[in-house]
Amino acid sequence: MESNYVYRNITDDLRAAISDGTYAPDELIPSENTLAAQYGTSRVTVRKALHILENEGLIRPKHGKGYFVLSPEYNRFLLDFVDKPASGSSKYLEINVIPAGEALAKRFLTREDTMLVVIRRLLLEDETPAAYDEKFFPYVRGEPLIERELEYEHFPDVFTDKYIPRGIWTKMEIETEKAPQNVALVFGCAPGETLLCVSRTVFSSENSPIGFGRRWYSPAGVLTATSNYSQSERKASEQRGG
Amino acid sequence: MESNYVYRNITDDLRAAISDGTYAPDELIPSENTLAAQYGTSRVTVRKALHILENEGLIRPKHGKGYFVLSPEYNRFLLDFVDKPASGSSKYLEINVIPAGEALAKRFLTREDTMLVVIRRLLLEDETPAAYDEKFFPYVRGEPLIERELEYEHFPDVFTDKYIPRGIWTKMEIETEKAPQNVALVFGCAPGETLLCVSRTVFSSENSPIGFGRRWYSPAGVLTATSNYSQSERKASEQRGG
DNA sequence: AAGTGGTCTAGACCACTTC
DNA sequence: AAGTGGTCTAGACCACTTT
Repeated sequence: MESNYVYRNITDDLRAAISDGTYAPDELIPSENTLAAQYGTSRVTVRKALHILENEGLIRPKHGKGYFVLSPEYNRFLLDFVDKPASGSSKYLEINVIPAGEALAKRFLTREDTMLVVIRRLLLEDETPAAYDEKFFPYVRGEPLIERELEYEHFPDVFTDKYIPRGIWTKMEIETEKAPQNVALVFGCAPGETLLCVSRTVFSSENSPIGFGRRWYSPAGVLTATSNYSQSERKASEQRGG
Repeated sequence: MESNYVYRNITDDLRAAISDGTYAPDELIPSENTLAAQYGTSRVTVRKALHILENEGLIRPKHGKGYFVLSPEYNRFLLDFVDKPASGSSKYLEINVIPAGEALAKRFLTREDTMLVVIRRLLLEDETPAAYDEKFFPYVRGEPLIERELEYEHFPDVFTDKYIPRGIWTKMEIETEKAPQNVALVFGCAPGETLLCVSRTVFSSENSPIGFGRRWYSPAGVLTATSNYSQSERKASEQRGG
């Protein structure tokens, strides 16, 4: 039960005490000095332990006061949206360069004659269509902007390898939408049938839109998400051998 | 530009260097000792800086090797699913205790005569129905299990205040479903119309199901999620004054 | 003034990896 | 053997909060 590592004992004890209500939300846990004395260790080691609990979302330090116990976060979910599914395959329907046109020009805040790359794909599970996916992004030769963001395959002509965008982020909207004719055709359902649809807008670190995608799921399609993302994070990184 | 804190300078410099490709994914950044010498500081301070970057998902240490630069995570999204919306109100349609019945008994892995609490609510935005929500969970007097999990109002008869469950987690399924009659009635649409539906199963820390909920959204309903959850986390905690 | 967390030092020993 | 990260010490000074 007892770990060889002092900090491990501290985190385990405090985690249990918080879990069983010994320290309730908004209460203070013992101070760094108290814990250091209690465990016969240095403040540095105590702080290491407390940092871990802070990252787990259990406590938060307040300068000059102490460490407060936090209430559990219940409404944050981790959604795993893979561009290219691990299981199943994908089939390209179209890769093209087109002028933006009115609707997309609005999304990208550019002119209607801006050239966009369009990629349309069919995602398959067990040989049957699972989702119809399309993406648009500005065609800028040599600028690799969103290749990695959307985890495209490699287009050596368009993208360089060295620069990997960081700070890019995506906003996702999940809603129902009536299937356009080409989508309905793929799923073998009636045009106008209501499908699960996920729209994504990719933003640069300066918050300007640099990519847009939409994905329609087959009538049987499901998206899953899990809560306790900090916990699942911790477990995942342990599995990766962090 | 220069910070008063050594660790801050290190994180800022490395973050920039990783961002501009000086250190590419799968490459090693300079070792702790190298950085300590470079910045004329102690290893402890360097480690503090590197821990921060690790938490941001930029690097990962490998014992005996060094710190590797990670590729950006693009397929993890943070979905904010609030049980009770901040804006708008909610109206209780039904609070009851019922026997589980066949379908729910299966979900909870219990007998069909197990008593369940059922809560049905209508979520309103601007006075118009936005979502129809129902939840089921075992009725156990004095056990507060999922009150907080689902952020119910307080039922002092059922729940105690002291014990706050930790380690509980929720699995969410987002799909389209045909509206049952009572739901369709609420939205003023035809029964059988396809709606956005979110099902949630709440699990105990021992991974047994302890709650189930379903929410139908009005035809205009949208769920949103954002990527770079680690970054948004960081920003959020800064805003909270962490 | 006393207690709290925030930053920082200059060492130490250990475990893992590579040569 | 040499370099790497992982754990740990016994101090120090500073900034914030409360009495």
